[in-house]
Amino acid sequence: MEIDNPAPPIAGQSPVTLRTLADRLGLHVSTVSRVLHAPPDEQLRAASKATVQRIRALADELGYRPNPHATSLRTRRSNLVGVLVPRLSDIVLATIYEGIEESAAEHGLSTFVTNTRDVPDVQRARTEMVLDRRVDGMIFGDAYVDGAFLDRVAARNVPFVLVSRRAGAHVSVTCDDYAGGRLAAEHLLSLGHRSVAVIAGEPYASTGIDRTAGFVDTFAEAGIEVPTGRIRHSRFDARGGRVAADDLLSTELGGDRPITALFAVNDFAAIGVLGAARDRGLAVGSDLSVVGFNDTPLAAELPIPLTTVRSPMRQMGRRGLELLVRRMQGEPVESERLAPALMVRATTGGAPGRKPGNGGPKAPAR
Amino acid sequence: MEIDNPAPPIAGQSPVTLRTLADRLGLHVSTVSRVLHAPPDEQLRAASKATVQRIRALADELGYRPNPHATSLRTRRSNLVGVLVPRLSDIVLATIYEGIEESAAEHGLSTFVTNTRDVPDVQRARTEMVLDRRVDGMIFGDAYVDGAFLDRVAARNVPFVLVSRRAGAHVSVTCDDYAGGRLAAEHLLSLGHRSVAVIAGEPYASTGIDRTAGFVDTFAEAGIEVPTGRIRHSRFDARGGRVAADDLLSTELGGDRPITALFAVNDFAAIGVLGAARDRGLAVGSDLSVVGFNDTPLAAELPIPLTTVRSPMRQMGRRGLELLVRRMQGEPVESERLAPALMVRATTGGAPGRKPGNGGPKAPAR
DNA sequence: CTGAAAGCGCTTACAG
DNA sequence: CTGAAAGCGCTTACAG
Repeated sequence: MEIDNPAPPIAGQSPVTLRTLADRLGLHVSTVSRVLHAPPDEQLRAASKATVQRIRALADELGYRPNPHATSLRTRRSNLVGVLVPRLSDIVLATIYEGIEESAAEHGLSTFVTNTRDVPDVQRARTEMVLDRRVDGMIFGDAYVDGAFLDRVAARNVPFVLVSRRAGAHVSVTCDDYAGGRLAAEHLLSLGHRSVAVIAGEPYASTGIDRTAGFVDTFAEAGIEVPTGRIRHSRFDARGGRVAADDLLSTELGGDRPITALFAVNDFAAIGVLGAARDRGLAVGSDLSVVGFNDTPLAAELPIPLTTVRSPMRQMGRRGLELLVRRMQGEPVESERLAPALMVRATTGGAPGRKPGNGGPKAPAR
Repeated sequence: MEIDNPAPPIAGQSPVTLRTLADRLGLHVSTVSRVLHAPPDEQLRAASKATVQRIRALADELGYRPNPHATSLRTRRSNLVGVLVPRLSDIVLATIYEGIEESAAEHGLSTFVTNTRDVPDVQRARTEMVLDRRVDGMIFGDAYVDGAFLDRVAARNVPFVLVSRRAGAHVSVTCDDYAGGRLAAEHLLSLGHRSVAVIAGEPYASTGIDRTAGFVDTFAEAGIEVPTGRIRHSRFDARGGRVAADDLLSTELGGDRPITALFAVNDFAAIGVLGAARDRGLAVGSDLSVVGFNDTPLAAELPIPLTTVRSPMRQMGRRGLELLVRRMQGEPVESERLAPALMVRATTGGAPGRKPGNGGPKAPAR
């Protein structure tokens, strides 16, 4: 069904150029360009009122759209921003990117995004690809906390900012992850939990590192040490959470006091924890409390709604783009940390008594 | 920490042009262009062996990278593909896009993607934006089944293909959603379910329409009619699924036989169903069976692993891009439907006896 | 085997 | 108020 369609042509892809307009109007292309290019208030300086009107009328009629390649070539600005994320299929990054895109559209910028899967070689290759496209700036959502690679990017004078994860002294917009970890800890402490563990995410991501640190420090201030063996790295997805939780919940047979609460630095990992708990016959919210992070839309809709720390994902993206724009204009900008918020739901409850876990040897009171 | 860094400059963003190379080598830019542009096997025709070597050596040394804006302007090809999706924060679309991107990279194409939220005005505006960028082709993941808007795009001679959803006679790569609906129905029939309902997704999306049709037709063939009142449209997320399930599970108080199984055309909607079931004290897998669609990674990791119909999301994206490439080369291409697969897990079980549902009036045997 | 020319579509001082 | 020129960086027939 190739269509013969009387609808008005939607503009774009048209062969109408400045030359087309100029010729039809008996003007020079430079005049047309000046008029079409000037902001509305300056158009009077660009040409006579009558000329301006004629030009604009014809441009509208023919659906003139400037060729961005020609403009970019000439002006050396592409109005393009390149965005790197570990994976768009992670809803956290996808939501951050939606914020970036929204804000970019408001600034007349186009974005393009690419997945690096947190693989350094891919990060390098995609950065090259993005730079080859002559973007005006970049946003990295996949920073390794050491920042070595980003140091090299900075050396090339490409303006960029980080979102979601911080690294070295590079400008970043993150959630205040440390504060978020504290919120989770304070909540569990207030419920009487003393024997807890952390599913900490990937070791190279500041998100997991800072959330874990805030959590552990808060317990330490309450006089409770979270043993190293109870902090497990993991992938940032449900399977990663389940694997880590299986691990933590079975090694506790070794004699420690049983774990009564688990903090997962990511909602999806927390969902994996829920599965591991169920497999062991632990009732979530009573036998075992679980706290996640991010408050993804799923959290509130789970059969047992998930207690979690909300991070302003979309806002992080919006703000990251805004800082980038300021940076591209040469302004100095500083890193920002957006406030998290605790969302108490059904996966957390009072710490159970000191009964030992599911059939293991009795844990000695410490 | 602005870095003074002895690392070798990563290529890109460099001011090195063909002219730079030509001047340093005492050659004409056209010679340099020819050599750098020709495929390796044809370079002998482009210049002498020695010249070729000198050019390539210097290009490598200086990190020459062609300016894509100049190339696009001159060749009228941008090597850019524009992709429209409802929302990247839907893991289904994000995964399809990952497939598109992967395949595009293999074809030397860059993609850029934008969210339209299934809002027609936004679809139009974003299409314009993408076309203004002079893409060589487009992929739509947000088609309305009627295809009216796409007819107008087709009239402009932009090569495009659809993924995920079909529309009109436009070329698309979809899951065989009708077959997928049949798989879900056959599974439930084999378990003895006779009183079922469907959470059908948005009315404009072929995915939900076809999955529902396959399901309903299969029940009809078994002599069982699924009443219209038991087919509910919904958003494609957990909240949408919960709302629709709440609705279905409470109206059944009206006197019908109680629903023993629910088919949600999307895993996230199915998760919402799980929540609604729990709220009513229904045991999923015994009191109520639930089947989802897509087999997103979360499905297998849920506390009660979800029975669902797997759709080849990434593959759909890859294949969509491949068809687009063929289309851009002027080859005729046909729509494709990729095979779904049933994944039986724990949310489905034998139909319970004819006891009435949670406290409602007894349902008359039909 | 290599060079010279033309031109893709735009913008931007500079003249007048 | 408008025009003419130059040039952004590339590619592609065409000559020789």
